[in-house]
Amino acid sequence: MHLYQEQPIKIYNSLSGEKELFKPINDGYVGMYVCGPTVYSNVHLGNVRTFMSFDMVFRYLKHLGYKVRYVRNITDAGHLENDADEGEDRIAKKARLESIEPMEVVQRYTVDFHNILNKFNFLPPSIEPTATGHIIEQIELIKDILQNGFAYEINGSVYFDVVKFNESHDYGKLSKRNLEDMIHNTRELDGQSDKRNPQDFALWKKAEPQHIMRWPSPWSDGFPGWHLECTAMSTKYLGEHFDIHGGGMDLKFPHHECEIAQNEAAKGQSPVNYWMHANMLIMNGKKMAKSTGNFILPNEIFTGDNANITKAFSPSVARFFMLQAHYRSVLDFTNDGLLASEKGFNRLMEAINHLDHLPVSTTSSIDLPSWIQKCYDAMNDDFNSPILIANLFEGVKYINQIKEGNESISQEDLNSFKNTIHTFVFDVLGLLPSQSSSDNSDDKLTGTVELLIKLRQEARANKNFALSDQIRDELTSLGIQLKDGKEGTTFSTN
RNA sequence: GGCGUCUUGGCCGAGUGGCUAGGCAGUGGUCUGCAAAACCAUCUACAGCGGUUCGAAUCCGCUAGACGCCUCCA
Repeated sequence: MHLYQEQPIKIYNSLSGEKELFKPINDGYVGMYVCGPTVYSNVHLGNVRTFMSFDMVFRYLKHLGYKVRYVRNITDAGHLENDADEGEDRIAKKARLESIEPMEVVQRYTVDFHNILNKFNFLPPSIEPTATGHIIEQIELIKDILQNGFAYEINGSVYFDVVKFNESHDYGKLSKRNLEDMIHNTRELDGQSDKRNPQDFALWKKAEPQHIMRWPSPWSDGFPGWHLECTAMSTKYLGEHFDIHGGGMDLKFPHHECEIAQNEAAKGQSPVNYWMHANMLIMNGKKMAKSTGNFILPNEIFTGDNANITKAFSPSVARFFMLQAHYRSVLDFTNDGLLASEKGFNRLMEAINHLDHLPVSTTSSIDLPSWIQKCYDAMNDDFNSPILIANLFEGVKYINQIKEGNESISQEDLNSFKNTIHTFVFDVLGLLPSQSSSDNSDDKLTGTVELLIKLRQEARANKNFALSDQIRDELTSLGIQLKDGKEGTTFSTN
């Protein structure tokens, strides 16, 4: 008996526009593909939010006992800056600007990407393939599409024939667009393109002489079209038909639409059962943009070195903040929001620390099993992490009530209570426990402050409040806060 | 211009045709030598207008606004 058999989940499928009962193709196994980053600059915070959403999905599916193969690619082949069939490839551009090899650009930002994700406590995907590592597979796919008559070659480049494809298939079914509208609304190109129609997209592009990243192919020395790599890699590692495909909302069109078209054209079947799209992250109510200063790098959150925030926030606080919003909602990244989340997060962590010291009774006064099921219900309902967190705070309330003696809990219930909290907070949400003063690695500081706490206690016992307050206030101004509790005084630093 | 998503209390942010979301802040209280911290309790909602309904913040329409996509950015 697996957990997933008793916890059916519903997923909002972008394709149908409805929440659907999740049923994997192979019982007990889940194949999930998520479009990864193009590594030509530091990872975008919005990108982090998207991957965090799928990290949570991955974690929950695993928790339910599914064997999940999670594939998230790295786009390291340069692609053109626009679909109008002109412009420079972004990695090459960066390489030119910094006078380094394109692969140095790729390496630098791949490392940055992994560093940031590690700080946020992401689980590594099962496979993290690169586009440049799958050129052969992409060329084979192009051959299939050409052979099936849905692409044409011209001047060494190969384009997907959207108009022809649409005659027998439905191009636009994911993004709810129809080709007629698109054709009517397209601005005329300058006639520089080899494409038959503006809606067509490149499968293979012949490289200009100055283009550094290039590979041989039957059509020319060139490079693959952007949409193709995901089709090639998802097919290779998950098959022609798999369970879940995710990505940011902005990839729905054209990228994911094109993926569907490529799969149908090459393999004759729609590749994905459940399409999931994570919504955008905005900042202070507006789109993040470097040009307006309305922008923050993930790392700047941890250092506090950005004008948009007043202090540094730990990765777990930032993670908690993001998971307090549903993945399909637009989330506004603000200093006030972060501050609020930090306090809530700390309260949650304090309560979890108390779990180990709760008094046990012979019976429980709370209905623990139904609370546990409420936590599962939240996640089963399209991975509703905000509701889960609301339930966890209800758990916090229980913990405090038990601590105060207003509620009671049996040993058996306490064990499953602890278990459930740990599962959801650390395994599913992927939060990291905050360091309490007790396991502060800085022993010298801890010893020193504990000495001062002791001296302050003695002063208070002697009613020398001038001294005791002086110790307290001067520590406060150093960023060390004393917390008087029933079981003595603890401290925290910030 | 086209398509789509959204508009909830001081702030963030869920959800639902009739039943308290939650967090932060505020207020009252417990604790304290006084505070802080912690804990307990608690106030303020569902953009506007019209319609469907016994009943809508929840469904439908219109208006206003926001955001996204339509140039590959998640």
